[in-house]
Amino acid sequence: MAVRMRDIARDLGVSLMTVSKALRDHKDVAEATRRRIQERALELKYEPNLIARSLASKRSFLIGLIIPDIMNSFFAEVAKGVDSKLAPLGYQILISNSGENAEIELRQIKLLVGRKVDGLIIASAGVHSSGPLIELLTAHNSRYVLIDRMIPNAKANYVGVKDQEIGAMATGHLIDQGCERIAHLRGPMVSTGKGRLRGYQRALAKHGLKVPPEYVVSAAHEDSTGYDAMRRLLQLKPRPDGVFCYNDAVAAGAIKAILEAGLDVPRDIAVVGAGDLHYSDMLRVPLSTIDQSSFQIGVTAAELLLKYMESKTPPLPKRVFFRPRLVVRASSLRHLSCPDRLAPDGPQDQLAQQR
Amino acid sequence: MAVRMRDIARDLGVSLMTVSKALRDHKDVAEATRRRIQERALELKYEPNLIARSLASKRSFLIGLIIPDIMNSFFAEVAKGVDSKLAPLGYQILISNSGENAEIELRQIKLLVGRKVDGLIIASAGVHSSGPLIELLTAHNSRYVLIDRMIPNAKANYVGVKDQEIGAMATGHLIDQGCERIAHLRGPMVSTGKGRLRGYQRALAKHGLKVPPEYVVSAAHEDSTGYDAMRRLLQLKPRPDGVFCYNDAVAAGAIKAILEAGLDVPRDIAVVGAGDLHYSDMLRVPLSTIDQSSFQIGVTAAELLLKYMESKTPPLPKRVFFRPRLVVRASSLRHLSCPDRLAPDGPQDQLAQQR
DNA sequence: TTGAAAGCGCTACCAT
DNA sequence: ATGGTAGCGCTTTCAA
Repeated sequence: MAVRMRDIARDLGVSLMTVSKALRDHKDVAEATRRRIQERALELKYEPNLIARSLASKRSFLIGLIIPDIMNSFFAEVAKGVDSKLAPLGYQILISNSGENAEIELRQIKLLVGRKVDGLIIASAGVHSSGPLIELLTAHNSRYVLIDRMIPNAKANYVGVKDQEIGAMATGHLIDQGCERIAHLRGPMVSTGKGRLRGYQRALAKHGLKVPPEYVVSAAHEDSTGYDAMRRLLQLKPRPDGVFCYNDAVAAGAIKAILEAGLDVPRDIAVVGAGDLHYSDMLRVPLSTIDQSSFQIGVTAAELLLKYMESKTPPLPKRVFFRPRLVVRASSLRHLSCPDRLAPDGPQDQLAQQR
Repeated sequence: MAVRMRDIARDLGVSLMTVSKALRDHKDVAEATRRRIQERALELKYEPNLIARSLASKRSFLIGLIIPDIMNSFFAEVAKGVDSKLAPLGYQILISNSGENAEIELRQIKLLVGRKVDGLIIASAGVHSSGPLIELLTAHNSRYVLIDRMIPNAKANYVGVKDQEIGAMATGHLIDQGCERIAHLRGPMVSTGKGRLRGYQRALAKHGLKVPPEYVVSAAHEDSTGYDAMRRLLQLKPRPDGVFCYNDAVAAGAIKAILEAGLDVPRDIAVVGAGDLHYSDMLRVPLSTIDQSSFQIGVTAAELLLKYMESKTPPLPKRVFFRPRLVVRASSLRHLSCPDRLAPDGPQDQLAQQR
C-alpha cells in the first residue's frame, strides 16, 4: 500500500508522533529532525491520508456547494467566487448538482453531511419541501449559508439579491422604454422565481398598466424553455411589446424565438433578462439585464461561512443583499430604433421584417 | 456529537455489527431486526460517517475531476457528462480548477490522492512539466483517465478528439468558403493548442496557401483573449479574410473585435471556432464550429474509469477519439452574404438545415 | 444469524 | 523536544 507516517518513523528511528508533528510544521520539534523527516517524506512521495486525518481531527477541509446546475453560468460564476475565497485556505469544494430536484438535493446533502464537510453553501431547489432540509442540517449541527434562493422562515445565513427589486427594475425599465404590453417569462416556483414575478406585477400596477394573465408564461432555467415559452407568447393577440425574462438564458431563448418569427428586438419586442452572464453581451442581440453580482455572491457566502465555522456558538444569522444593477444593452433600447413610440399601436401593426 | 451506529446498537440491545450490516442491507440479518434498526436510524436521523467508512473500507466513492476552468462551458459540459454517469452509482465528483497552472494542478491532485479518491479524470494544464504528475499518479497507484489534453508518451487512458483533424477541418472549411488569407488565433501550448495549430498549417499547405507568420496570434481560452488577439490581427495588411479560432470563446471575442472595427462577419472575415458550446448559435453572429462531443467525452471518460477501477490489474491503456464534426452556421457562410459568388440556392438550404 | 476482535492512518492529550 | 496512549466511527475477518 501507500507510504504511511509509520514507515517514515521506522526508517528514521523516531516515533510516529514526531513525524506527525514534523510534517505539519508543529513547533515542538527540533529543526534537524524536522528536516530529516520532511526530506524522507519527499523521497518516498508521502502524501498524508486526508481521510484518516479528517476522522481524527474532525476537520475535513471540504465545503459542500449545492446548486441546481453547474452548466448554468450563473451558478458556475458563483462557484468560481466560492472557490476563489476558499481554495487558498486549503479547502476543496464538493459541488453537487440537484438538477432543480428537491429529492436529489436532499439525498446529496445527506451524502455531504456524511462526508463531514466543514460547511455548506446551498442554492436550494426545494422551497416547498424545505422542511426536511433544514431539519437535517439542524440535526447534524451543520454550518451553512443559503445563496440565491431564500428559504422562507429559515433563520439562516443568506446571500443574494432582493428578487422583487430585480423584477421591478427590469419591468420599470421596459416601461421607461415605452413598452405598454409587457409579458413575463417566469422561472420556477422558488423564491427567485416568485420574487421576480412579484416585482414585475408591482411595477405594472404602480404604472397602472394592465396586461392579460396569459402574458405570464412559465419557463424554467435553460434557454430552451425560454424559446418554447416565447413561441407560445407570440401566438397571443395583441402581441406583447416587451418581455422580462426570469434569467439571461431564458432571455436568450426568447430572443431566438422572436427573431425566428421575423420580428425585431427591441423594436417589436424589447427584452430584459437577469443575471448578467458573461456571454450576455455577445448574444445575437446584446442583452439588457439585471446584474446580480454572481461572483461576489460566491465570495461573500464563503466569507460568511468561514466566520460561521470559526465561531464556537453560531452567531445570529445574517442576510446580505447585493444591490441589483440595471445593465442596458441593445435588446431593450427602443428609443434609438423607435423614436416615435407614442404613435398608438405603431409597432404592433408594422409588418414583420425579414432579416 | 452526531448519532453513531453504536448508539443505535445500545438502544436496541443488539451489537454494533448487526447494525452495520442491517443498514447496508447485508443479507445476514433477520428481517425483523433489520426493520427495527432501520426504523430507529430514521428516527434518529442517522447518517453514516462516510469518512470512517472510507477509512475502513478503502473506498471513498469520490472521483476527482481536474479541469482548467469550470467557467469554460466546454469543461462544464464534460463535467456534466461525468456526473451523469457517476452520480447514479453513488459517486460524488470533486472538481478541481487548475486555472491552467501546472503547479496548482499538481497540488490539487496531491490533495485528491490524499483524499483517496477512487479515480481521477484529468484535463491536464501541464503538458510540459507533466513528468511529476504521472510520477505522482503512478507512485500512488491511482486510476485515472486523461481527457481533452493528451500527455505525450503517457501510457494512459485518454478520451478526446484528434486535434489536428479539428484544425484541418476548420481551416479546410474556410478554404472551401473562398477564404485565401486565413489566420489562426492559437490556444495554449498544450496538446490541443498544438494539434489545432498543426492541423491549420497542414490544411494551408495542402491547398498551397501561404500566409505570413504574423497570421498566427496567441490567444488563450477566454473570449477576452480572443478579442485582444483579433484586434492585433486587424492591424495587419493585408487583413485576413478568415480566422480559425482555438475555441468558441476565443471566436466569440474575435467576432466582437471584428464587428467593433466596423467589419462584417462573414463577408469581410469568416470565423470558425471549436467546441460547439451550447450558446454558440446564439451569438451575435451564429458561430460555425467543430463539435467535440463534450458531454460524451465526460460520459466515456467516466465509463472507462469505472472499468479501470473495477479491474484488479490495470488493463491496457485505451484511447478513445470522437470524430470531430463541422457545424456550419452564419459566421463562415460567405456565399450567402456574397450572393454574387455562387448561386443562392445551395447555401440557403444548408442554412435552413442548421437552424 | 449474530457478534467480538482487530484494525484503517491519523491526531489530541498527556506524560516524560 | 519527544513519544505513548487512546481514540475517531466504521468495516473486515473470523468465530460462535
